[in-house]
Amino acid sequence: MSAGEQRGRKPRADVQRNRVALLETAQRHFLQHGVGTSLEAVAKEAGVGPATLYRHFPTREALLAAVLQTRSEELVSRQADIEQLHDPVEALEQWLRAMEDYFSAFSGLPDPLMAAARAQEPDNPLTIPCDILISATDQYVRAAQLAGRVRASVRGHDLFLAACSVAWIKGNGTEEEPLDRLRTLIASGYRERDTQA
Amino acid sequence: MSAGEQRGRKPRADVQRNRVALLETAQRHFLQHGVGTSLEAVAKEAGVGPATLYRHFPTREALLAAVLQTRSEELVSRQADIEQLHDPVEALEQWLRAMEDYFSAFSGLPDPLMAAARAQEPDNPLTIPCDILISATDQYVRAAQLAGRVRASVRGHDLFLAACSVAWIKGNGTEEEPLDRLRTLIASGYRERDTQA
DNA sequence: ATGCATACGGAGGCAGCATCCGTTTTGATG
DNA sequence: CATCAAAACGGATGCTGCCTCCGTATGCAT
Repeated sequence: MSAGEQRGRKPRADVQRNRVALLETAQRHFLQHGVGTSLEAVAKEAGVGPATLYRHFPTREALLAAVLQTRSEELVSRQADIEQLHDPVEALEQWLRAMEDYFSAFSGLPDPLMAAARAQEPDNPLTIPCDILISATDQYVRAAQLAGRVRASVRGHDLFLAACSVAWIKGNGTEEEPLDRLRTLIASGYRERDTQA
Repeated sequence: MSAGEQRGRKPRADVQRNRVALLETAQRHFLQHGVGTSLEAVAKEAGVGPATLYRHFPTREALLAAVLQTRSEELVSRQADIEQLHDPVEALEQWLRAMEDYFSAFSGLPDPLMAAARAQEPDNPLTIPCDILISATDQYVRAAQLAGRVRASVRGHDLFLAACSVAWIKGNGTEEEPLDRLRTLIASGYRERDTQA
Protein backbone atom coordinates (compact mmCIF):
# COMPACT_ATOMS: atom_id res chain seq x y z
CA MET A 1 0.00 0.00 0.00
CA SER A 2 3.01 2.22 -0.35
CA ALA A 3 2.89 3.83 -3.80
CA GLY A 4 0.21 2.25 -5.98
CA GLU A 5 -3.51 2.74 -5.61
CA GLN A 6 -4.52 -0.69 -6.82
CA ARG A 7 -6.79 -1.87 -4.07
CA GLY A 8 -7.69 -5.54 -4.15
CA ARG A 9 -7.02 -6.66 -7.64
CA LYS A 10 -5.28 -5.62 -10.83
CA PRO A 11 -7.85 -4.32 -13.33
CA ARG A 12 -8.59 -6.68 -16.16
CA ALA A 13 -6.81 -6.15 -19.46
CA ASP A 14 -9.83 -6.30 -21.74
CA VAL A 15 -11.48 -3.41 -19.93
CA GLN A 16 -8.82 -0.97 -21.00
CA ARG A 17 -8.66 -2.48 -24.46
CA ASN A 18 -12.37 -2.14 -25.03
CA ARG A 19 -12.46 1.34 -23.63
CA VAL A 20 -9.81 2.50 -26.05
CA ALA A 21 -11.46 0.77 -29.00
CA LEU A 22 -14.78 2.34 -28.11
CA LEU A 23 -13.37 5.81 -27.77
CA GLU A 24 -11.57 5.63 -31.09
CA THR A 25 -14.55 4.29 -32.93
CA ALA A 26 -16.89 6.75 -31.26
CA GLN A 27 -14.71 9.66 -32.25
CA ARG A 28 -14.75 8.53 -35.85
CA HIS A 29 -18.51 8.14 -35.83
CA PHE A 30 -19.12 11.46 -34.11
CA LEU A 31 -16.94 13.10 -36.74
CA GLN A 32 -18.70 11.46 -39.64
CA HIS A 33 -22.30 11.40 -38.46
CA GLY A 34 -22.54 13.94 -35.66
CA VAL A 35 -23.33 13.47 -32.01
CA GLY A 36 -26.58 11.69 -32.83
CA THR A 37 -24.83 8.74 -34.41
CA SER A 38 -26.05 5.24 -33.65
CA LEU A 39 -24.44 3.86 -30.51
CA GLU A 40 -25.23 0.34 -31.62
CA ALA A 41 -23.19 0.94 -34.74
CA VAL A 42 -20.30 2.25 -32.67
CA ALA A 43 -20.38 -0.81 -30.46
CA LYS A 44 -20.55 -3.18 -33.40
CA GLU A 45 -17.67 -1.51 -35.21
CA ALA A 46 -15.62 -1.48 -32.05
CA GLY A 47 -16.15 -5.22 -31.87
CA VAL A 48 -18.11 -5.25 -28.62
CA GLY A 49 -21.72 -5.85 -27.68
CA PRO A 50 -24.04 -2.97 -26.88
CA ALA A 51 -24.03 -3.83 -23.20
CA THR A 52 -20.29 -3.29 -23.02
CA LEU A 53 -20.62 0.17 -24.46
CA TYR A 54 -23.30 1.07 -21.94
CA ARG A 55 -21.30 -0.40 -19.11
CA HIS A 56 -18.37 1.84 -19.95
CA PHE A 57 -20.44 4.90 -20.83
CA PRO A 58 -23.92 4.82 -19.34
CA THR A 59 -25.23 7.67 -21.47
CA ARG A 60 -24.47 9.28 -24.79
CA GLU A 61 -23.26 12.33 -22.89
CA ALA A 62 -20.79 10.25 -20.93
CA LEU A 63 -19.31 8.85 -24.12
CA LEU A 64 -19.25 12.30 -25.62
CA ALA A 65 -17.51 13.75 -22.60
CA ALA A 66 -14.86 11.05 -22.71
CA VAL A 67 -14.22 11.58 -26.40
CA LEU A 68 -14.03 15.33 -25.87
CA GLN A 69 -11.37 14.86 -23.23
CA THR A 70 -8.75 14.61 -25.98
CA ARG A 71 -9.99 17.76 -27.64
CA SER A 72 -10.02 19.56 -24.33
CA GLU A 73 -6.33 19.04 -24.00
CA GLU A 74 -5.87 20.62 -27.40
CA LEU A 75 -7.80 23.62 -26.11
CA VAL A 76 -5.60 23.91 -23.07
CA SER A 77 -2.51 23.95 -25.25
CA ARG A 78 -4.02 26.72 -27.32
CA GLN A 79 -4.58 28.57 -24.08
CA ALA A 80 -0.86 28.57 -23.42
CA ASP A 81 -0.24 30.35 -26.73
CA ILE A 82 -2.97 32.83 -26.09
CA GLU A 83 -1.62 33.83 -22.76
CA GLN A 84 1.54 35.02 -24.47
CA LEU A 85 -0.36 37.82 -26.15
CA HIS A 86 0.00 41.35 -24.88
CA ASP A 87 -3.30 42.74 -26.12
CA PRO A 88 -6.09 41.47 -23.87
CA VAL A 89 -8.73 42.00 -26.53
CA GLU A 90 -6.71 40.03 -29.02
CA ALA A 91 -6.40 37.30 -26.42
CA LEU A 92 -10.12 37.27 -25.76
CA GLU A 93 -10.85 37.11 -29.45
CA GLN A 94 -8.53 34.20 -30.03
CA TRP A 95 -9.94 32.41 -27.04
CA LEU A 96 -13.44 32.78 -28.40
CA ARG A 97 -12.32 31.35 -31.71
CA ALA A 98 -10.65 28.46 -29.96
CA MET A 99 -13.86 27.70 -28.07
CA GLU A 100 -15.85 27.96 -31.24
CA ASP A 101 -13.61 25.41 -32.93
CA TYR A 102 -13.97 23.15 -29.94
CA PHE A 103 -17.76 23.41 -30.08
CA SER A 104 -17.67 22.67 -33.77
CA ALA A 105 -15.73 19.45 -33.35
CA PHE A 106 -18.80 17.34 -34.11
CA SER A 107 -22.00 18.30 -35.80
CA GLY A 108 -24.74 18.76 -33.22
CA LEU A 109 -22.35 19.18 -30.34
CA PRO A 110 -23.62 22.60 -29.21
CA ASP A 111 -26.99 21.21 -28.19
CA PRO A 112 -25.83 18.81 -25.48
CA LEU A 113 -23.28 21.39 -24.38
CA MET A 114 -25.96 24.02 -23.89
CA ALA A 115 -28.10 21.52 -22.08
CA ALA A 116 -25.19 20.86 -19.74
CA ALA A 117 -24.30 24.51 -19.25
CA ARG A 118 -27.72 25.63 -18.08
CA ALA A 119 -29.47 24.78 -14.82
CA GLN A 120 -27.23 22.48 -12.88
CA GLU A 121 -27.74 18.89 -13.80
CA PRO A 122 -24.89 17.85 -11.55
CA ASP A 123 -24.74 14.34 -12.94
CA ASN A 124 -24.34 15.44 -16.54
CA PRO A 125 -20.77 14.60 -17.50
CA LEU A 126 -20.60 17.64 -19.78
CA THR A 127 -21.42 20.12 -17.04
CA ILE A 128 -17.92 20.23 -15.63
CA PRO A 129 -16.13 20.98 -18.92
CA CYS A 130 -18.69 23.71 -19.59
CA ASP A 131 -18.17 25.33 -16.22
CA ILE A 132 -14.45 25.32 -16.79
CA LEU A 133 -14.82 27.00 -20.14
CA ILE A 134 -17.13 29.64 -18.71
CA SER A 135 -14.69 30.47 -15.94
CA ALA A 136 -11.81 30.66 -18.38
CA THR A 137 -13.80 33.01 -20.59
CA ASP A 138 -14.54 35.14 -17.59
CA GLN A 139 -10.82 35.48 -16.90
CA TYR A 140 -10.14 36.81 -20.38
CA VAL A 141 -13.11 39.13 -20.16
CA ARG A 142 -12.01 40.57 -16.85
CA ALA A 143 -8.48 41.13 -18.06
CA ALA A 144 -9.76 43.09 -21.04
CA GLN A 145 -12.16 45.01 -18.83
CA LEU A 146 -9.36 46.05 -16.51
CA ALA A 147 -7.66 47.51 -19.56
CA GLY A 148 -10.88 49.37 -20.31
CA ARG A 149 -11.27 47.62 -23.64
CA VAL A 150 -14.44 45.64 -22.99
CA ARG A 151 -17.75 46.94 -21.71
CA ALA A 152 -18.27 46.51 -18.01
CA SER A 153 -21.65 44.81 -18.35
CA VAL A 154 -20.25 41.83 -20.24
CA ARG A 155 -19.83 38.50 -18.46
CA GLY A 156 -17.79 35.49 -19.50
CA HIS A 157 -20.96 33.50 -19.56
CA ASP A 158 -22.41 35.77 -22.23
CA LEU A 159 -19.53 35.23 -24.59
CA PHE A 160 -19.59 31.53 -23.90
CA LEU A 161 -23.19 31.55 -25.08
CA ALA A 162 -22.25 33.64 -28.08
CA ALA A 163 -19.45 31.31 -29.11
CA CYS A 164 -21.72 28.34 -28.68
CA SER A 165 -24.34 29.98 -30.86
CA VAL A 166 -21.90 30.68 -33.63
CA ALA A 167 -20.77 27.08 -33.53
CA TRP A 168 -24.38 25.98 -33.65
CA ILE A 169 -25.04 28.09 -36.72
CA LYS A 170 -21.87 26.88 -38.35
CA GLY A 171 -22.87 23.30 -37.70
CA ASN A 172 -26.14 23.88 -39.47
CA GLY A 173 -24.35 24.50 -42.73
CA THR A 174 -24.29 28.28 -43.02
CA GLU A 175 -21.52 29.64 -45.21
CA GLU A 176 -18.47 31.34 -43.79
CA GLU A 177 -19.32 34.81 -44.94
CA PRO A 178 -22.44 35.47 -42.84
CA LEU A 179 -20.68 33.78 -39.96
CA ASP A 180 -17.83 36.21 -40.15
CA ARG A 181 -20.21 39.13 -40.16
CA LEU A 182 -21.89 37.71 -37.10
CA ARG A 183 -18.56 37.36 -35.31
CA THR A 184 -17.76 40.94 -36.14
CA LEU A 185 -21.15 42.02 -34.86
CA ILE A 186 -20.57 40.24 -31.58
CA ALA A 187 -17.10 41.73 -31.29
CA SER A 188 -18.39 45.26 -31.73
CA GLY A 189 -20.99 44.34 -29.16
CA TYR A 190 -18.61 43.54 -26.37
CA ARG A 191 -15.83 45.99 -27.16
CA GLU A 192 -15.77 49.27 -25.32
CA ARG A 193 -16.31 52.17 -27.64
CA ASP A 194 -12.97 53.86 -28.08
CA THR A 195 -13.13 57.19 -26.34
CA GLN A 196 -10.62 58.37 -28.92
CA ALA A 197 -8.66 56.98 -31.87
CA MET B 1 -65.33 27.72 -65.11
CA SER B 2 -66.53 31.18 -64.25
CA ALA B 3 -65.92 31.82 -60.57
CA GLY B 4 -65.07 28.64 -58.66
CA GLU B 5 -61.81 26.75 -58.90
CA GLN B 6 -63.28 23.32 -58.21
CA ARG B 7 -62.07 21.30 -61.14
CA GLY B 8 -63.61 17.88 -61.53
CA ARG B 9 -65.07 17.07 -58.15
CA LYS B 10 -65.90 18.62 -54.83
CA PRO B 11 -63.19 17.79 -52.27
CA ARG B 12 -64.26 15.22 -49.74
CA ALA B 13 -65.46 16.37 -46.36
CA ASP B 14 -63.32 14.09 -44.21
CA VAL B 15 -60.15 15.46 -45.76
CA GLN B 16 -60.74 18.90 -44.35
CA ARG B 17 -61.96 17.48 -41.05
CA ASN B 18 -58.89 15.34 -40.59
CA ARG B 19 -56.57 18.10 -41.62
CA VAL B 20 -57.99 20.41 -39.00
CA ALA B 21 -57.93 17.75 -36.31
CA LEU B 22 -54.32 16.93 -37.16
CA LEU B 23 -53.22 20.54 -37.08
CA GLU B 24 -54.85 21.21 -33.75
CA THR B 25 -53.46 18.09 -32.16
CA ALA B 26 -50.04 18.68 -33.64
CA GLN B 27 -49.92 22.21 -32.30
CA ARG B 28 -50.74 20.95 -28.83
CA HIS B 29 -48.07 18.28 -29.01
CA PHE B 30 -45.45 20.62 -30.40
CA LEU B 31 -46.21 22.99 -27.56
CA GLN B 32 -45.99 20.34 -24.91
CA HIS B 33 -43.19 18.14 -26.21
CA GLY B 34 -41.28 20.22 -28.72
CA VAL B 35 -40.83 19.74 -32.44
CA GLY B 36 -39.46 16.25 -31.91
CA THR B 37 -42.73 14.90 -30.57
CA SER B 38 -43.97 11.52 -31.73
CA LEU B 39 -45.96 11.78 -34.94
CA GLU B 40 -47.60 8.46 -34.23
CA ALA B 41 -48.93 9.89 -31.00
CA VAL B 42 -50.27 12.92 -32.82
CA ALA B 43 -52.06 10.74 -35.34
CA LYS B 44 -53.54 8.53 -32.67
CA GLU B 45 -54.80 11.41 -30.59
CA ALA B 46 -56.24 13.07 -33.66
CA GLY B 47 -58.17 9.87 -34.25
CA VAL B 48 -56.56 8.93 -37.54
CA GLY B 49 -54.09 6.30 -38.66
CA PRO B 50 -50.46 7.12 -39.23
CA ALA B 51 -50.87 6.86 -42.98
CA THR B 52 -53.42 9.65 -42.98
CA LEU B 53 -51.02 11.95 -41.21
CA TYR B 54 -48.26 11.20 -43.70
CA ARG B 55 -50.66 11.64 -46.61
CA HIS B 56 -51.56 15.11 -45.43
CA PHE B 57 -48.05 16.07 -44.33
CA PRO B 58 -45.33 13.98 -45.94
CA THR B 59 -42.59 15.13 -43.57
CA ARG B 60 -42.29 16.51 -40.09
CA GLU B 61 -41.25 19.82 -41.61
CA ALA B 62 -44.40 19.97 -43.69
CA LEU B 63 -46.55 19.51 -40.60
CA LEU B 64 -44.48 22.05 -38.74
CA ALA B 65 -44.80 24.58 -41.55
CA ALA B 66 -48.56 24.14 -41.63
CA VAL B 67 -48.87 24.58 -37.88
CA LEU B 68 -46.62 27.61 -38.03
CA GLN B 69 -48.89 29.21 -40.58
CA THR B 70 -51.20 30.38 -37.78
CA ARG B 71 -48.33 31.88 -35.85
CA SER B 72 -47.04 33.59 -38.96
CA GLU B 73 -50.22 35.54 -39.21
CA GLU B 74 -49.71 36.68 -35.66
CA LEU B 75 -46.29 37.92 -36.67
CA VAL B 76 -47.69 39.83 -39.59
CA SER B 77 -50.15 41.57 -37.33
CA ARG B 78 -47.31 42.56 -35.01
CA GLN B 79 -45.58 43.95 -38.06
CA ALA B 80 -48.44 46.38 -38.61
CA ASP B 81 -47.93 47.79 -35.11
CA ILE B 82 -44.22 48.04 -35.59
CA GLU B 83 -44.51 50.02 -38.77
CA GLN B 84 -46.29 52.76 -36.82
CA LEU B 85 -43.11 53.52 -34.93
CA HIS B 86 -41.11 56.61 -35.80
CA ASP B 87 -37.74 55.45 -34.56
CA PRO B 88 -36.28 52.95 -37.02
CA VAL B 89 -33.98 51.43 -34.42
CA GLU B 90 -36.89 50.94 -32.07
CA ALA B 91 -38.76 49.30 -34.93
CA LEU B 92 -35.86 46.99 -35.72
CA GLU B 93 -35.52 46.05 -32.09
CA GLN B 94 -39.19 45.20 -31.73
CA TRP B 95 -39.12 43.24 -34.93
CA LEU B 96 -36.21 41.18 -33.67
CA ARG B 97 -38.11 40.44 -30.49
CA ALA B 98 -41.16 39.46 -32.47
CA MET B 99 -39.09 37.03 -34.53
CA GLU B 100 -37.48 35.68 -31.42
CA ASP B 101 -40.89 34.96 -29.94
CA TYR B 102 -41.92 33.30 -33.14
CA PHE B 103 -38.82 31.09 -33.12
CA SER B 104 -39.51 30.19 -29.52
CA ALA B 105 -43.01 28.97 -30.20
CA PHE B 106 -41.99 25.35 -29.77
CA SER B 107 -38.95 23.89 -28.11
CA GLY B 108 -36.44 22.79 -30.73
CA LEU B 109 -37.92 24.92 -33.46
CA PRO B 110 -34.74 26.86 -34.28
CA ASP B 111 -32.96 23.76 -35.55
CA PRO B 112 -35.27 22.93 -38.45
CA LEU B 113 -35.57 26.62 -39.19
CA MET B 114 -31.83 27.02 -39.51
CA ALA B 115 -31.68 23.93 -41.66
CA ALA B 116 -34.25 25.49 -43.94
CA ALA B 117 -32.62 28.91 -44.01
CA ARG B 118 -29.23 27.74 -45.16
CA ALA B 119 -28.29 26.34 -48.56
CA GLN B 120 -31.43 26.21 -50.61
CA GLU B 121 -33.30 23.01 -50.13
CA PRO B 122 -36.08 24.20 -52.38
CA ASP B 123 -38.46 21.46 -51.37
CA ASN B 124 -38.21 22.18 -47.65
CA PRO B 125 -41.54 23.70 -46.66
CA LEU B 126 -39.85 25.89 -44.08
CA THR B 127 -37.54 27.58 -46.56
CA ILE B 128 -40.16 30.01 -47.83
CA PRO B 129 -41.19 31.37 -44.41
CA CYS B 130 -37.51 31.79 -43.56
CA ASP B 131 -36.77 33.72 -46.71
CA ILE B 132 -39.70 35.99 -46.02
CA LEU B 133 -38.47 36.71 -42.53
CA ILE B 134 -34.97 37.43 -43.75
CA SER B 135 -36.23 39.89 -46.33
CA ALA B 136 -38.44 41.59 -43.79
CA THR B 137 -35.52 41.93 -41.42
CA ASP B 138 -33.48 43.42 -44.20
CA GLN B 139 -36.13 46.09 -44.72
CA TYR B 140 -35.94 47.16 -41.12
CA VAL B 141 -32.16 47.12 -41.20
CA ARG B 142 -31.99 49.26 -44.29
CA ALA B 143 -34.44 51.79 -42.91
CA ALA B 144 -32.32 52.17 -39.80
CA GLN B 145 -29.16 52.38 -41.88
CA LEU B 146 -30.61 55.19 -43.98
CA ALA B 147 -31.11 57.07 -40.75
CA GLY B 148 -27.48 56.39 -39.92
CA ARG B 149 -28.39 54.46 -36.80
CA VAL B 150 -27.15 51.00 -37.77
CA ARG B 151 -23.71 50.07 -39.02
CA ALA B 152 -23.44 49.79 -42.77
CA SER B 153 -21.90 46.32 -42.71
CA VAL B 154 -24.93 44.69 -41.09
CA ARG B 155 -27.29 42.58 -43.18
CA GLY B 156 -30.81 41.44 -42.40
CA HIS B 157 -29.59 37.89 -42.65
CA ASP B 158 -27.12 38.47 -39.82
CA LEU B 159 -29.79 39.63 -37.42
CA PHE B 160 -32.06 36.81 -38.49
CA LEU B 161 -29.29 34.44 -37.44
CA ALA B 162 -28.81 36.33 -34.21
CA ALA B 163 -32.50 36.19 -33.33
CA CYS B 164 -32.58 32.52 -34.14
CA SER B 165 -29.60 31.92 -31.90
CA VAL B 166 -31.16 33.71 -28.99
CA ALA B 167 -34.31 31.66 -29.43
CA TRP B 168 -32.19 28.54 -29.56
CA ILE B 169 -30.46 29.42 -26.31
CA LYS B 170 -33.75 30.32 -24.69
CA GLY B 171 -35.21 26.99 -25.75
CA ASN B 172 -32.35 25.21 -24.04
CA GLY B 173 -33.45 26.48 -20.68
CA THR B 174 -31.14 29.39 -19.98
CA GLU B 175 -32.54 31.95 -17.58
CA GLU B 176 -33.77 35.33 -18.69
CA GLU B 177 -30.96 37.37 -17.22
CA PRO B 178 -28.07 36.11 -19.36
CA LEU B 179 -30.39 36.21 -22.33
CA ASP B 180 -31.07 39.87 -21.79
CA ARG B 181 -27.37 40.62 -21.55
CA LEU B 182 -26.86 38.78 -24.82
CA ARG B 183 -29.60 40.78 -26.52
CA THR B 184 -27.99 43.95 -25.28
CA LEU B 185 -24.66 42.79 -26.58
CA ILE B 186 -26.10 42.12 -30.01
CA ALA B 187 -27.84 45.47 -30.00
CA SER B 188 -24.64 47.32 -29.26
CA GLY B 189 -23.10 45.24 -32.01
CA TYR B 190 -25.37 46.42 -34.78
CA ARG B 191 -26.00 49.97 -33.63
CA GLU B 192 -23.91 52.72 -35.11
CA ARG B 193 -21.77 54.39 -32.50
CA ASP B 194 -23.36 57.72 -31.73
CA THR B 195 -21.13 60.43 -33.09
CA GLN B 196 -22.55 62.59 -30.33
CA ALA B 197 -25.04 62.38 -27.48
C1' DA C 1 -4.83 -26.18 -12.51
C1' DT C 2 -8.64 -24.31 -10.14
C1' DG C 3 -11.78 -20.73 -8.24
C1' DC C 4 -14.13 -16.65 -8.45
C1' DA C 5 -14.90 -11.98 -9.39
C1' DT C 6 -15.38 -9.36 -13.32
C1' DA C 7 -16.70 -8.25 -17.69
C1' DC C 8 -18.76 -9.71 -21.92
C1' DG C 9 -22.41 -10.03 -25.61
C1' DG C 10 -26.49 -11.81 -27.69
C1' DA C 11 -31.28 -11.86 -27.23
C1' DG C 12 -35.24 -9.34 -26.51
C1' DG C 13 -38.65 -5.73 -25.22
C1' DC C 14 -39.88 -1.20 -26.48
C1' DA C 15 -40.77 3.05 -29.20
C1' DG C 16 -40.91 5.62 -33.34
C1' DC C 17 -40.70 6.08 -38.37
C1' DA C 18 -42.62 5.33 -42.84
C1' DT C 19 -45.11 2.43 -46.29
C1' DC C 20 -48.14 -1.03 -48.46
C1' DC C 21 -52.61 -2.55 -49.54
C1' DG C 22 -57.26 -4.23 -48.57
C1' DT C 23 -61.33 -1.74 -47.02
C1' DT C 24 -64.37 2.07 -46.22
C1' DT C 25 -66.21 6.51 -47.07
C1' DT C 26 -67.84 10.06 -50.04
C1' DG C 27 -69.57 12.63 -53.84
C1' DA C 28 -71.50 12.12 -58.41
C1' DT C 29 -74.87 10.14 -61.52
C1' DG C 30 -79.25 8.28 -63.27
C1' DC D 1 -82.71 6.30 -53.61
C1' DA D 2 -79.45 2.98 -55.57
C1' DT D 3 -75.26 2.41 -57.64
C1' DC D 4 -70.48 3.27 -58.98
C1' DA D 5 -65.75 4.78 -59.03
C1' DA D 6 -62.55 7.73 -57.19
C1' DA D 7 -60.55 9.14 -53.14
C1' DA D 8 -59.15 8.61 -48.63
C1' DC D 9 -58.62 5.80 -44.69
C1' DG D 10 -56.09 2.90 -41.16
C1' DG D 11 -54.24 -1.33 -39.46
C1' DA D 12 -50.54 -4.31 -40.15
C1' DT D 13 -45.89 -4.51 -41.10
C1' DG D 14 -40.77 -4.03 -41.58
C1' DC D 15 -37.18 -1.36 -40.09
C1' DT D 16 -33.82 1.02 -36.99
C1' DG D 17 -32.17 2.39 -32.68
C1' DC D 18 -32.31 2.42 -27.56
C1' DC D 19 -31.37 0.05 -23.43
C1' DT D 20 -31.40 -4.10 -20.13
C1' DC D 21 -31.34 -8.81 -18.48
C1' DC D 22 -28.90 -12.88 -17.70
C1' DG D 23 -26.28 -16.93 -19.01
C1' DT D 24 -21.44 -17.36 -20.43
C1' DA D 25 -16.60 -16.54 -21.16
C1' DT D 26 -12.44 -14.29 -19.68
C1' DG D 27 -8.61 -13.17 -16.94
C1' DC D 28 -6.38 -12.55 -12.43
C1' DA D 29 -5.00 -14.79 -8.14
C1' DT D 30 -3.60 -18.71 -5.57
